[in-house]
Amino acid sequence: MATTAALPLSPAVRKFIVHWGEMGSSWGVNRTVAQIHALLYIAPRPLTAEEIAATLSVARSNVSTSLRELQGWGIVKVAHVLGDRRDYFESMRDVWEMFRIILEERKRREVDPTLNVLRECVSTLEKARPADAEAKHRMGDLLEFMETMDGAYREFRTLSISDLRRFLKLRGGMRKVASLILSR
Amino acid sequence: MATTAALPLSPAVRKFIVHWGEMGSSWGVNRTVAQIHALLYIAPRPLTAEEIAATLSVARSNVSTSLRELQGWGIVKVAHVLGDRRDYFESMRDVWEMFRIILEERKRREVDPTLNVLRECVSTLEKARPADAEAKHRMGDLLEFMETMDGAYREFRTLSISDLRRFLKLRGGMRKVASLILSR
DNA sequence: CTGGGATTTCAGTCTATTCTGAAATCGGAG
DNA sequence: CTCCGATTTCAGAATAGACTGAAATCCCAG
Repeated sequence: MATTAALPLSPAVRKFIVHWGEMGSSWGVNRTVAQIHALLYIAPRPLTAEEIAATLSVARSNVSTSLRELQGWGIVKVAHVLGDRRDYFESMRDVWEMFRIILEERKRREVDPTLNVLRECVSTLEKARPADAEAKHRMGDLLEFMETMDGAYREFRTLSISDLRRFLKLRGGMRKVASLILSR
Repeated sequence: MATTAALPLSPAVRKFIVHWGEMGSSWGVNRTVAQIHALLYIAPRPLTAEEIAATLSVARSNVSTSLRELQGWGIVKVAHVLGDRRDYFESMRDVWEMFRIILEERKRREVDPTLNVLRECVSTLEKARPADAEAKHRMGDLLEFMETMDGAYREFRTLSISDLRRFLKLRGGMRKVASLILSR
């Protein structure tokens, strides 16, 4: 009944994991989920749920649930080791790809439903009494804003990661874009 | 002791406020705070804290705290009515400006501290034992990613809202940007 | 000054979420 | 088929965060 030992973590790594957990909280992600993600991200090899639980001092069951959530986001995958029945987990490595996946997922879960609600509300208010004129106007503005953002996002999505990367690294790029817009 | 009456809200407006509140939750904003913001945003005139409390059925004190937070974000301001001692509150109207302010504030509160932590961790790991090589590498990647994003954001910030708006509305704009990058 | 409405503060309550541990389930080896 | 380690589920405990109401404070009109 050898209890799995916690992995040795240097202070810097601990600090990172703790911070990432706090960061998660303020972005609507459960602290433990974020910590597990951080741990898997910096780990040099895939880890078992048992190891994660021991290292972060959380219940095995909690790890199970959290891993499931991370898998649901598509940024953590199961891996296997020959001759070992246990599941090993590893995080996606490419930060840009991870960013893209998370963006896509949050858009799907949060922005899209909001767009739908706004469209519905605005359309309802079309046939409403004039008392709601202001509300209609404001929601219309918001809807237009979100649709513009959505459209821009869809275009961004067509860029390859390397193009996106080069674009974002381009210093003075915004000036160029501005002149591009003016010159059309 | 005339208790302030709740403002009459059409179903569409109710739906919007409720949805905005839920949306807030998944973005790390207190539900009540988000609801108050939604209410002030669609309201045709500034409202008193009393009116807000009655309309949303929350305690007066809760409204006070939430308004303070919204003022802290800089998207709600106090207004006054001649001959009325009470404070009236109104939301910023321009969605783009609001977006910009919120982005700036979240960056300041969340991204900047994370950048600092990452820099600190990476620098600590420079003089660390080779066991932490992987962690150092991963954190380095993450840091580079966030610095690129930060840099791009700083450039975006230099664009006027109307330029930003035109850029984001530009269909096929990404293709143009891509060719711009390739041609440099 | 002083009275009284308006506002804020805050200790305690309540609620929503997270976390745990035990039990149920799964699934491959033998 | 049976056993046993691995995993998941889930009811209840623990915790964090939101909310309330009462009391304190503020502030201006008179």
